[in-house]
Amino acid sequence: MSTAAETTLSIGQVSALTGLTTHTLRFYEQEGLFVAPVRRNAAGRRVFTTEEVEWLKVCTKLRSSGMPLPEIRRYAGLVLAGPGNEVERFDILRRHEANVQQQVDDLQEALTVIHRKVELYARRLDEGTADQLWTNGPECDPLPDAAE
Amino acid sequence: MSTAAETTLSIGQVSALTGLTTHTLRFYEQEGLFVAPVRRNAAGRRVFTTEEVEWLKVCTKLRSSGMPLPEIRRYAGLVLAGPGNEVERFDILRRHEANVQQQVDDLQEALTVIHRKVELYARRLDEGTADQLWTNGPECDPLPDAAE
DNA sequence: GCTTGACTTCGAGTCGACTCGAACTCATAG
DNA sequence: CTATGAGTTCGAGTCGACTCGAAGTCAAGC
Repeated sequence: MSTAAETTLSIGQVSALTGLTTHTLRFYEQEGLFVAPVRRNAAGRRVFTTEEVEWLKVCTKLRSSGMPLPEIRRYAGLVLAGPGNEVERFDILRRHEANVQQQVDDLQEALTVIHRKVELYARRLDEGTADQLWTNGPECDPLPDAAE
Repeated sequence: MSTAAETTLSIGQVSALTGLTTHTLRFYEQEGLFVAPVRRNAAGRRVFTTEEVEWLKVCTKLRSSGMPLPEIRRYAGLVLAGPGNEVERFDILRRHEANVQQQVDDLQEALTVIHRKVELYARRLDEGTADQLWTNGPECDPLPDAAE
């Protein structure tokens, strides 16, 4: 049922749409990252749908935010298993959300340190006193004991 | 001559202070990440100062924010070479700052996608309609064509 | 009929940043 | 005087996520 106009896509087209190489797409299939078995045509070639492309876009976000392949596999496996395990899926997502938030916080902290040094250099270069940097310690710019 | 009370630290103490293993500290020396040659005592053992510990703390921030070792080596080399190259150092820092900001932005975007899914699951689980998720597409929660 | 190019499978190689283990030396405490 | 434990050097191994290459298949265009 549903719309009969199910556009089918070759691996090359999916590659173009997602930015993942064909090598990577095959690798992902092999790693069990798809939420449904990848179909083949008469000639044994992979046939994808736009839904699979959407899922791959989500995957890409999960990956780029540091979710390991085994965890994505687990999530995909739950979806594949069908309704009834939504709480588990929810849990994976919430955990990952917290994880990403932590990453952002850590990066922000590093950014603060880096930004302070950038500012210091900018000021000293402007004043013409930059050559006095690092005369005694890390660029004369001790970390104010960041709360860690 | 500065303060004569220059505390000297063993590699084990530095490890405890920085959280880097002794293996890693030796590795870092070998990779040329120090801003001054690491000194040795009569017995040939490494002797560190608190300044080196401060630098290592900066290093740790650079690393955790994704600066590759070769780039840190380059920066350390400039400091080691002494005054006169502050503009180059400044450049490295500014570039890295921009890079980290980009990472934060990318993570925030992924976070948005993930958060939307978390919210969706929370709502559906609450409503008791979670079993209708993923009936047609990636969890019935199409990405609203995020500006990429 | 032949070439082209996208596809197939498989296994091996790469990369960065550690991480580990083995075999050794050395200074101090009991 | 020996045992302990921290240090030394060196080279090899690990890990995750690709990435690549080889050898072969297949459908369409000339």
